[in-house]
Amino acid sequence: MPDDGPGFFERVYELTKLIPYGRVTSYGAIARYLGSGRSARMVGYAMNNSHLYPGIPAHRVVNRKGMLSGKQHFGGRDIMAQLLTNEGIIVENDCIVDFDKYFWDPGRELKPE
DNA sequence: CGTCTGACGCCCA
DNA sequence: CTGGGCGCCAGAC
Repeated sequence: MPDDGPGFFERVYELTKLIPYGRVTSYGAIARYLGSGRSARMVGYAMNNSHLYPGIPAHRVVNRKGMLSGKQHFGGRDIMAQLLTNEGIIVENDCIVDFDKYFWDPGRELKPE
């Protein structure tokens, strides 16, 4: 969008909101789609404020290993794991089983144009 | 303006 | 194979 500059965060939120139900993605994948590739940390940092935005399925975003690295920020309990399980995703030991199977690549599934 | 942090990722020992 | 450290980028203080 030719909008001035919504900010890196909003782009993360927009993309995160596009994650389909029952799918998950990684911080790095989002970062790469935004063009920063190595700023995966920023994605996680943005997620920190995601709680200020509605419709941000942050629980569908995990690290590249499929580990619920941010589950701690969901209230202190396994809320994140339960949310994923509720979507049909198997979570064991704070790790998504068959993560690759549920992986949703924004640059591939959400092809440009 | 300078400094630090941060829900990551990859390289190296 | 496992652990530790550095790098990246943008926002908050």
